Amino acid sequence: MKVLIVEDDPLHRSYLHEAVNAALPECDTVIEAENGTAGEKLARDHKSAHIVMDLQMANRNGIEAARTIWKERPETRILFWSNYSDEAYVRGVSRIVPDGAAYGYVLKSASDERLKLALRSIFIESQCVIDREVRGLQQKSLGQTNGFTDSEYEILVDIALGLTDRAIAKRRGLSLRSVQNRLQQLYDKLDVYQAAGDDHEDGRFNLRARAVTVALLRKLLNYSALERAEAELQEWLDGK
Amino acid sequence: MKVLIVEDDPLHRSYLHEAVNAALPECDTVIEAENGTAGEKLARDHKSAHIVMDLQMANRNGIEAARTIWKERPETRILFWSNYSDEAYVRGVSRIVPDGAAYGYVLKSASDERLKLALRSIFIESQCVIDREVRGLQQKSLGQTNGFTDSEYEILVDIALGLTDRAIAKRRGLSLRSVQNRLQQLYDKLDVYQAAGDDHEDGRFNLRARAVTVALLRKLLNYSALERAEAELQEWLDGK
DNA sequence: CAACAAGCTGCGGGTTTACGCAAGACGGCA
DNA sequence: TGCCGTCTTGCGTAAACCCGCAGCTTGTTG
Repeated sequence: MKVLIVEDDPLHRSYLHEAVNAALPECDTVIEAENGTAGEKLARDHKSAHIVMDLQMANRNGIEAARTIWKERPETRILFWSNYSDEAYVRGVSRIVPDGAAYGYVLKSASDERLKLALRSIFIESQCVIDREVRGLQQKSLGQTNGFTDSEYEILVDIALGLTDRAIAKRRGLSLRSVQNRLQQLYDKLDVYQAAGDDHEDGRFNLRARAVTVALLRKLLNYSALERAEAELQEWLDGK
Repeated sequence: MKVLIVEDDPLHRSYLHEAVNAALPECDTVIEAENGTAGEKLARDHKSAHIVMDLQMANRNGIEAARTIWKERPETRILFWSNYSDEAYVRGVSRIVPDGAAYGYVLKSASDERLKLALRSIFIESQCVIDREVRGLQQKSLGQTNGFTDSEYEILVDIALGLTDRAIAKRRGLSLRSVQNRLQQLYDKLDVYQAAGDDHEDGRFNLRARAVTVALLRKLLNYSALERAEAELQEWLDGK
C-alpha cells in the first residue's frame, strides 16, 4: 500500500509520516507533496488511492486539489487533516465528496490515537471518520436546523464577492426582487439588525457589508471559501 | 535567562523549545503557553523579558497578547513567529511596538539557521530582525509608496466592519462627504473598477463590498485584523 | 380537493451610495 | 508673499439598496 501526504508545513509533514508508518504496517511507501499542485501531480502519477491532505496550503488549497483528484479517480480515499473546523471548510468538503467515497476529517488538535484510528478506518476499512466537532457543524449545515440553506449560503457568497443585486439575479437566474428577498432572510439569520435598532439612527450598519463581516467572524466564510468563490466567479464572467 | 514560548501548536512548540535551547546556551529556563491569555499571565508572573510568540492562535491572538505585555513592560523583547506575511499582520504588529523596543518577525518557513540567528540577535544583542519578505511589506505600508495611507486603511477597516458612511463620519470626526472622498480614493487604489467597465452595466460590482473582498484576497485584511477591529468598534459603541 | 406554507415576482417609495463640481483651509516652497 | 497641491466640506443627482404589500405558482398535507 502507498500513501500520499499533502501538507505544506514540514513539521506536520514528518509527524504525519511517522503516524502513517506506525498506524499502517501494511504501507510500504510514503510519498510527500508540499502543496496542492504538487499533490495533484503525484496523485496522478502514482495513481494514489490513499491520501492525507491538509486543507490550508499556500499554493493550491486542499479542497481544490481533492476536487480534481476525485474527479479523476472518485474511489480515492482522502483523509483531511486540518487546523480548523470552520463551517466554510466543512461545507466546502462535503460539497465535493463523490457518492460513496470513503473520506475523513480530523483536526490537527486530535490525539495521536485518534489520528491513527482514523487512518486505519479510512484506508483499510473504507469507513468515513468525521471528527466529533466537525460532525456537529456538518449536520447543522446540511440539515437545515438553525443553520443556513444552500440558497442563503449562495447569496452570502455572492454579496461577499461584491456583486450587485442585479448581477446576482443574472447569475442565479432570479428576479431582482427574489434576490432581495433572500438577502433579507440572510440579514435576519445573521442577526445583522442588532445594534442597528439602537433607537438612534446613530450607529446604523450597512447591512450588506455587515453581513459579510458577521459571516466571517462566525466562520461561515473564510479566506479559502472566498478564494474558491472568486475563481468560480471569474470562470462565470469569462463564460459570459 | 528565561524564555517564554507562546504557541498553540504542540509540534511547533516543541520545535521552538529545541531551537531556543540550541541557540541560547545562556538560557536556563523555558516556559510555554498555548494561547494568548495564558501567555499574558505567564509573562506577568515571571516578568518575562524574552518571548517568542505565534501570531495566529485560537484563544487570544499574538498581537493582542503582545500589546498588553508591552503595555505593562515596554522593554520586553518579543520575537513573532508566524506562518504568514499578510500585510494585515505586519501592519498590526508595527502598530503596537513601543518606541525603541527590540522585536523580530520571522516566518515559520524560515530555516533553522535563520530562526536561531534571530533568537540571538533579538534576545542577546537587542537588535530588530525582520524577515526579508515581511520587510518589503512593512516599507510599503509605512512609507506610502504604492501602498495604503493610514487614513485609507482606516476607512477600509470601517467599511469592512459594515459601518454606514454616516457612522464612519461620526466615528472619525469627518463630514459625510469626506468619508465618501476617502472611499473613492480607496476604490481607486484597490482597482475595484476592473470588470465593472465591461461596457455593459452587466456585471457591475457593489464597490463597497467588492473593496472588502479584494482587500481580503490581497491580504491587506485578514481574520485577525477583523477580529481586532470589531473589538475596537464595540468598545467605541459602548463608550457612546 | 381544499387549505396552507414557502418561494418567486412586480410595484412603489424611502434611504443610502457613488461621484462630479466648486468653494474654502492648510502647509510647503520659490 | 503668492502659487500650488492636498484635504475637507456642501450641494445636487442618478443609481443602488432595503423592504412592505400583494398577486402567483408550487409542493405538501389532512
